[in-house]
Amino acid sequence: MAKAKKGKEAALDLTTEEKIKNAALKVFTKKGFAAARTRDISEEAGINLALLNYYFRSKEKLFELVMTETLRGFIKGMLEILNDTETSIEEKVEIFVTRYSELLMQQPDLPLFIFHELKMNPEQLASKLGGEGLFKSYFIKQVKEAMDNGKLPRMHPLHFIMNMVGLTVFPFIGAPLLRHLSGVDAKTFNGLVEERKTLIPKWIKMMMKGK
Amino acid sequence: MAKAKKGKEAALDLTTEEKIKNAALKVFTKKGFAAARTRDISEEAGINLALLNYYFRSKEKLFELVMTETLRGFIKGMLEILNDTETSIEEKVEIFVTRYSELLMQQPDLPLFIFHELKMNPEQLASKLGGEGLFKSYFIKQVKEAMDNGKLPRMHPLHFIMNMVGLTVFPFIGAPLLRHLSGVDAKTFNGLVEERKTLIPKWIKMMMKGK
DNA sequence: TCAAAAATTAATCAAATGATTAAAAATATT
DNA sequence: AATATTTTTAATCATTTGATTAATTTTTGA
Repeated sequence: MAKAKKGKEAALDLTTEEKIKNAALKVFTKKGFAAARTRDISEEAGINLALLNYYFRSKEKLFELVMTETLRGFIKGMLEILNDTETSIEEKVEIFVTRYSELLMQQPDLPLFIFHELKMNPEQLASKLGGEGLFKSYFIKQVKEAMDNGKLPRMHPLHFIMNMVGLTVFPFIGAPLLRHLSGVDAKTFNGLVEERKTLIPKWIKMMMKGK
Repeated sequence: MAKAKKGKEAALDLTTEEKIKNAALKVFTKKGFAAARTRDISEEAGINLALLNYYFRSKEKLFELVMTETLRGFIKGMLEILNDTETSIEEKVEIFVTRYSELLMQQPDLPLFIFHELKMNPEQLASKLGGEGLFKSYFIKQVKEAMDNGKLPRMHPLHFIMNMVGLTVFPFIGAPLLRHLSGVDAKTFNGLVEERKTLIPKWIKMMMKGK
């Protein structure tokens, strides 16, 4: 049986399987499923092309695996924030915005990748995803309660989610166009994203004040 | 020389060239450049595959053309709104949000298509795009002036654009995920987007009230 | 140490796909 | 009507690319 090298030098000494998966995520994220060639992935991983199929059977299988793991991680991280019974709505927004802003500054093309592939294959990926729990999260309870108490204007909670996620994520999705139209350089753009970590929570608070 | 059929039955009696371009936009939009096959396009257009190359030389050329036209139209529409000297900031936001919400309800996968392809090929497409004028638009002048007068909190105008566009467009980009996570059906989802036509302008107004 | 199992490689295959070609059909020109 | 030009088609080509195979190397376990 294939034996994983023990985690001595965790970052450097990876299993072939792990090297392939890492490379796959990188290449898929950069090029999208359709444009990514298995040869790109094997090259990025520094392994022979045949090994990819040896370990994962096919490009599709590998993609599905990587994609599912990525999405699961994404949703899990979100649920961790939203299901925290110790934090208020405002705090959850703050935590979400800062955490995901920082994540996305590391991996700026993750959102576009996820949404694009999700569009290409909605049902298949959605099926093996779970995460329907998000709308049974403690956060949603808090929002509904706040609405009952007149603290928030009554509206579909999805609006709240769309606003929070949209304001945070959209700059990364629209970056090429936004930067081209506005003429700002990468450094300035990053500065703006940085600013938004504190701005978005304030904005959301304001939006949700009035009815 | 190729002769365009005169525009008698404009919608039905299209030039072969036009049929191909329409089909191309449809297929590219649905599948993305990489996954779109020239055979898909020729089939969608109801013409022989060879005609595609006869008229447009290559898949790349056809794509570039269709993409450039689409983007130009998009930007042009935006500039029309933003350069109107007769409308206030608030009115511009209203007009933008309603107009583009309606457009996107007709062509929901346009944004994801545009942003994805723009990411794949930022410089090439950006180059033949123009549209840098957006940040010299009358709208930007208005925003800066409002900031000078303390009517708006001082911040980079790009924040304003990102918020307006993001709040409007993100639901369409995130639809598959958002719908899966929230469990709302397509009808409800459309209802929410409809609501947002009036909500977003209000939200923006609120966001921009505070300092 | 040695044989079995697992991992890796180079070479090759087969299907998909963008593009071309040569012939046929349709249209325009005189 | 006759001919030239343009448009369209079917057939084919050449390349790309995901996948397989058979041989080789490495690792494991007795």
